[in-house]
Amino acid sequence: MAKLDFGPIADTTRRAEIVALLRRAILTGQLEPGQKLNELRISEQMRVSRAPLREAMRELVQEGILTSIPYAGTFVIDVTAKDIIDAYSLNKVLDEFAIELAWPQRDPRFFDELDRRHEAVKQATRAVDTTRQIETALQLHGLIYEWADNSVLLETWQRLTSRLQMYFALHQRARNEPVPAEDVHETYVALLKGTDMRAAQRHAREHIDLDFEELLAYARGLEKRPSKN
Amino acid sequence: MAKLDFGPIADTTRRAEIVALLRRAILTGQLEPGQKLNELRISEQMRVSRAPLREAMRELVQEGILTSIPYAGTFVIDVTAKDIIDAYSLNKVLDEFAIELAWPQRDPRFFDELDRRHEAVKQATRAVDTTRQIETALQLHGLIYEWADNSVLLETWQRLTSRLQMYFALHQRARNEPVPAEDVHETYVALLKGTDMRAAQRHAREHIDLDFEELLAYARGLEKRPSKN
DNA sequence: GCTTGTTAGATTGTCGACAATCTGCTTGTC
DNA sequence: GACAAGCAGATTGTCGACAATCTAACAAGC
Repeated sequence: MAKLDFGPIADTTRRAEIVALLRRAILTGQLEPGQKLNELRISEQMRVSRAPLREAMRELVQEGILTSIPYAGTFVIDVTAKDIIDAYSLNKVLDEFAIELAWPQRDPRFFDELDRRHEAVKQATRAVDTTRQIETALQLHGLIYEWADNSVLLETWQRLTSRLQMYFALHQRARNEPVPAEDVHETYVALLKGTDMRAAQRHAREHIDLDFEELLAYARGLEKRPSKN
Repeated sequence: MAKLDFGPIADTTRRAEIVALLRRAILTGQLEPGQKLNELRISEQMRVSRAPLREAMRELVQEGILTSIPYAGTFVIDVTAKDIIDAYSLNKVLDEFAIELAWPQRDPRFFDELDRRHEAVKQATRAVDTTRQIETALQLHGLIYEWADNSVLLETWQRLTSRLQMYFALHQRARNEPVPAEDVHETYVALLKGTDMRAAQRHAREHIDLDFEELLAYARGLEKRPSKN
């Protein structure tokens, strides 16, 4: 008999589904930064009571994409240029560390996944599906973290990724022209396949993914924007 | 009239107080790893309904010190030797980065705080107050993060700190002899006051705080311990 | 005119009760 | 005795209603 390994069973609580729905809405930019989340309205739209909704919001607050002020409300976090710079600079440091840890762990499965995810990015790019393009690019990026075999590092990166994804989504939403982005990951993938770890780390530290400068300019543009109702 | 700057008002929700209570109980080891948190019992003890308690637990789950299994319960996280190694190694990388960022920001207030927190550690050590000793040592350590002026980094470190504090508390609880720990931070403080940033970074990467090896041995000892009720 | 007190409405925080799910025991069958 | 089915108790998940708090609009006083 073939050896089956079953994945974990799906979370069957409303709370978990609400979390997924809200997170997606925020990360794709459907809920804008600063926007207030009205519990009653949302719970009615989702046909759910406020209890699981509130618990879900509590999770997202801790995840760092919502912020809560007692008796005032829960809001999508505001995005400042400094936030983006901070997240991005930390991301580079973590990348360097992740590469160091993952390097000796690379195996055939790693290279397969690398190609698979790279292909997914290229496909999303061809299809001009910007949301998916961001998702797949971050998943490609995340491979080294999954192979680094350090649960705390992986968790940290996933938190960071939430924000980066949100930032990029906002940015691409702002300029509604199709994204240029020919394949910017070619070098990255090649270096991860190679034998020079230092070179890969240097690339991670120096390479600017996905128009970082433009993203920053956009963020500076929406500084101090009033929060909406 | 003197210029006053008021801090933010205290959170006045039950939820916030519950979070603080639970966190403290976990980080000081009063609630042991693997232990289940019975909602009804705790809510009765605290004279609070289950709603705010559950929201508080949701926060701590996201904070990484509780874990939740739907319809089964919420438990204090289990501590494995690997968790400790992972957290510790990431901590070193973050330290190095924090020192780099904080270095040019050092000012008289920084050095004052440095001495103040160092003194607090020494005092806790003299008083043989192990819990406080851990707290103060981590606060001393946290100074560079507060001065690094990178909110994402600070937040990341605080998450990590929760766990480290829990690990050390467990360790010290296990061996109930008074901690040896004469002043192990003298060099660290001196380097942060000096002019050689590289040396400070190297020290952060290489120096082993608070008997790390012994902590690990302890963690290996309680691997696979059954969870309690 | 500007500030301060009051009030109504809306929204968040909390509560107690009910529904869904799990666990362990008992019972019946072979 | 071993095993599966089913039941009872306990616990978590969800609900609807009430209490506490905030906001904004308006009135009163200087």
